[in-house]
Amino acid sequence: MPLRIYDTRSRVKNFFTPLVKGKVSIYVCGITPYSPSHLGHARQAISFDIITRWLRKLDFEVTYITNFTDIDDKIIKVALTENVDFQKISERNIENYFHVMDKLNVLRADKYSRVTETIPEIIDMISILMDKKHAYIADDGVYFEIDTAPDKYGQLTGQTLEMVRSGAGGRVGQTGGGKRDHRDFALWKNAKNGEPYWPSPWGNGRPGWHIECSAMSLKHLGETFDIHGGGRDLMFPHHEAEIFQSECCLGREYVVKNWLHNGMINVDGEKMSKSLGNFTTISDTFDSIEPLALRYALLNAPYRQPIEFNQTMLEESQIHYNRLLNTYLKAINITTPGDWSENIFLNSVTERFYDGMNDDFNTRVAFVEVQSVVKKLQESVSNNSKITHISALLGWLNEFAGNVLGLLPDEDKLNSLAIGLDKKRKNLSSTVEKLLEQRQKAREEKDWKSADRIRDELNSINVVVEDSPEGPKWKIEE
RNA sequence: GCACGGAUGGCAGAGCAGCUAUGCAAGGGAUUGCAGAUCCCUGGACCCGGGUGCAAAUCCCGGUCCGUGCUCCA
Repeated sequence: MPLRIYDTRSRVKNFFTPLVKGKVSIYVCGITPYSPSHLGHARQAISFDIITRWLRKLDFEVTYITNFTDIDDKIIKVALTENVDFQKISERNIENYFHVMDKLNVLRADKYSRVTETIPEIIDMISILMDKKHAYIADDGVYFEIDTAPDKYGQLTGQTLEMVRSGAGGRVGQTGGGKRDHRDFALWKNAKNGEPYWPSPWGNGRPGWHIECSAMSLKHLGETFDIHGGGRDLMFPHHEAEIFQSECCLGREYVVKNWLHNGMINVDGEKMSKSLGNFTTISDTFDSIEPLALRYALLNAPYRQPIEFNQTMLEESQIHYNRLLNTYLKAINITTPGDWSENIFLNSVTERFYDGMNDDFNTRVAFVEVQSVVKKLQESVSNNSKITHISALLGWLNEFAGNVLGLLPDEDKLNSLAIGLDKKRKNLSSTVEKLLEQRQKAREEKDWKSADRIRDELNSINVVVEDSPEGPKWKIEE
């Protein structure tokens, strides 16, 4: 089954054909770095990481652009309370973003575009919109006039001008004092006293939120591109506004071919968000779960579904991840990853894996196959199966669990993990062997009390003893 | 209020017309002094009411409940 992708605008899964054969261009709305990244950012980054990894696996030449909104009201606000330059705030949080995303095995995008590096392009775009009479100047900035393109309304969210005109129970009219209509949105905001600014034909100020993404995608990907992504919560008004701006500015329909939106992370059934105060930062989450186990947790549901975040799901994911890694390490101790293409079992596994991933990147289906290979590997190792068989299973995991799903630590880390363990094992070896000898003696005399005491002692230096028919085995657990 | 989604076993979560999803948990068993790890087996579900079909968790209609969006938000 060839690749099918769900498009938010048409609300159906379509067979995917890129604009240019063999190439895929992707733009994903990134974060506003005014505070450390939270789990929602992880979900977004991991979702599109998987999407680009899979497209590359299918041999597409992918250009993946994302951005940082490194100037905005909230950044300014934080900077004011800390009495530092706004750049200090954004830089600090961008650093945090890269730090945690690296740990989560999120591959770097081809470009992290920044608003502060795109000001001229943004001004150009607003100028064109002014020339085409889609925008007007008000006391506090420049606004896009929604009534100049009513037919473009509601392409993503199915709403009409009338629906939104009535507003959301009186919650409108609080922002953008100079608007003629509350549905209009800011393209350029005039700077108030003490705020950072850039000069423009309409005075000193900064870009509005929506225009930046139109300008950045145009700058890096051109007038039309394959995929535009982001969180579900950006559909309205952010992405609707982008459709207005880009299409009106460029005078063309369908600047974006496919709109993809990842689902939210929920806590107690409600969306995790900063305004509700129910968010957890990624760094904090690392206290209770390993980064790659968290990655596992966030890929355990297809990218469009909401994910309920709680302690149980963290624990379960940690268990799954441990099984994968431990089995992998156990096997790699015996042999190296090898060719799997001749293996019948792995061929059918691979087919189901492809079908799952090709069905709108269904990682949950892919996980089932990973689990079955892990199980098979476990079985093969304990049955002393043929080395070529173990090697094939390892090779498959290396490619699909590792390269495609990003669930395995990179080779260097695996090696250092193995070497580190090896070193520790050597250092501890004589002590452990001596104690185990004593314990065996105690066991033969049925002196369970002493035997268990020695086992506890070993546990206290992170050595886990497992009795087996061939005698006791031990391993180091961190 | 309006728009868009969703409702599957104790929990997580696929499937979206016919074939055991899967994992965790539970129960039983193998192994075991105990523990751990591993393996085998078992039970258990498709929100409610209609309809269409030989056949519906899966399609249609009508409810109910939940989430998201309508303000900044991944």
